[in-house]
Amino acid sequence: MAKKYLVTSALPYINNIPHLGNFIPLLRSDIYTRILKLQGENVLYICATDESGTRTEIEAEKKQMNEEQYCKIMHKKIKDILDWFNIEVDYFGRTSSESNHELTKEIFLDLHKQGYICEKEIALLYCPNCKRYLPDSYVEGTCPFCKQPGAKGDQCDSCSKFINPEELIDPKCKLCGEKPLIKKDRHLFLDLPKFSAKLQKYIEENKNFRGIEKNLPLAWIKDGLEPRCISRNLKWGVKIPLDGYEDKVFYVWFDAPIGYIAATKDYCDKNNLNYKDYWQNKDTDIIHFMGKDNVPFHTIIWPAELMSNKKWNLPSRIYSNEFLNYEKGKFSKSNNHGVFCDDVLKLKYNSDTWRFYLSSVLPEGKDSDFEWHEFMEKINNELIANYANFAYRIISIAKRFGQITALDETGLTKEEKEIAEKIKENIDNYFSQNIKGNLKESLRNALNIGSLGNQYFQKNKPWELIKDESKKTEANHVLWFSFCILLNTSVLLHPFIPTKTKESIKQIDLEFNPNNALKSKIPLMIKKNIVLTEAKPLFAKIQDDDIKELKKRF
RNA sequence: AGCGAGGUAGAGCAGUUUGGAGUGCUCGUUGGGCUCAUAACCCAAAGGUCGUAAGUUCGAGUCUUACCCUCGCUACCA
Repeated sequence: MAKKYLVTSALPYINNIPHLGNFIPLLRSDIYTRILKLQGENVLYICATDESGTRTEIEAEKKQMNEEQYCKIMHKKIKDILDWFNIEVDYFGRTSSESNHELTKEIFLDLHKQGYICEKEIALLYCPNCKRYLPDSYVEGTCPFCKQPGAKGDQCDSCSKFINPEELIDPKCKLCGEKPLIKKDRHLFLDLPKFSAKLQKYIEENKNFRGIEKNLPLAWIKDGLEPRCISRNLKWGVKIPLDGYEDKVFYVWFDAPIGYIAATKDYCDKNNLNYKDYWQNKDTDIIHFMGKDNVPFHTIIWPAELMSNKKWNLPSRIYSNEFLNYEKGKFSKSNNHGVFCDDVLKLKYNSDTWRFYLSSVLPEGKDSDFEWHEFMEKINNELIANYANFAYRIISIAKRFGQITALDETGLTKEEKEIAEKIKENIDNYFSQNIKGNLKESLRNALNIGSLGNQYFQKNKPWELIKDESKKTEANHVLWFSFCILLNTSVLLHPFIPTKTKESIKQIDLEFNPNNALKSKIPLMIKKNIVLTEAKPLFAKIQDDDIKELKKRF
């Protein structure tokens, strides 16, 4: 069977409207997938909302809804954001789906059968007023070390020491203020130490794991893994199929990654495909995108779950990103700091403008910042100056010239052959950087071709050629080749700015198939006569005053 | 505190695997040229203690050690 790719992005949490930082893995996986598609690869892009957890129950209760109603509304909100940004996910599922419940139970029972699940009695905080078990962070009190109030059950914000919640002075339930009790209860644990050797082998042998994706899990393994609690005292979630656990559900991080499989299954069921061709067929590469905070889950817990049964494919590649901060601070809804995705939808810039800027500051090597000033500079000085202006200036001249007859590459000049060679180099590099997860570099390669186009155009002065009747053939030649460079730039930029590149290609009445445009011979040469349709500038420049206002507002 | 990642001109990066002159890229800044365009392009220039210190070496951005700073994780936030 032919090679396939299954790409996922870390599941957005149902209780949060993603901010631009949360949005990064979604954007990276979308671009990555689109680039693979340009190469003609068979790739499926899967995502879902992660709907489990204590917070879902609490948020639903606050809104006086049941969890199902609440999650449905939030799922739609998040899906609308993805659609607005043109995140072309093949299937956007939900971890509350029937398929996820079934698969989670199946994987759990496989683990249980093989002795990978153990039981322990643990002490938990319980609020008698809310009638609810409380995660440590839902309990507040005075720090036993620094005596400051407002310390959470797991860590003090003032002195940043770790706290055993039982030692917290004057503990209060964060929801109602009542003093929580300590109750003992039996819980299920994934016996991670039993996986140590297998996990170590898996990570060490996978040549694609580098940096944090490799060193972090190896460091954890070296220090000794501990069993991880996978059950919670909640009602909403996947019920545990084991006697004595009827009142509990699985921990979010147990069922969330299984959501990748479940969403694939739901997609396949609707499209007459078999999800096992992706998840149990060794010709498929499983590829995960996520923020760096998520690496332990995807490199330790998730592979361990998949090891419940020899047939599951383990992740082939893991791409984690650092964090995008906002104007040198953290994004925070409660502090009204930063732009959230629902804000973006209301502002006047189109999705490609946002996609371009975010692509150019992707935090791939280290944390980066969203800065309004830089937003304006990148759009005006790179996107517009390099690409949109190039498109517009060729079209302006071509309009005056008339129809452009297509030529073929046998008539290329030495200069043009050299440019074609450089374009090819950039395209090769564009693909190899993408596979390495350096999408910012791929973008750079696309823009390099735009620069080559501007240089060529400048040097050959078609605006002068068209004025001279005796140089019509030469003018046609230069304009045709300029359009060829533009086409290559548009195609390479398409994964980053899908709407406007399509528009640009349409302005010169060409066909474009994003699913295999670069599968055959590169660079692309235009083989039909060029007819200009109505051509407007692709992007509007961003004004300094607008930026100042936005900086104040967010 | 422990573990992991990062620290390279004003900004953002590459270069570190396998040591060879501060090498390169994008943007910005300054001066000049050119002008079809939301202007690009060409020429020239300014701008660096490669986080700090010590060490290995004929030679260190690259290797070793210690320290400083930023971020993440530390297992019941997700």
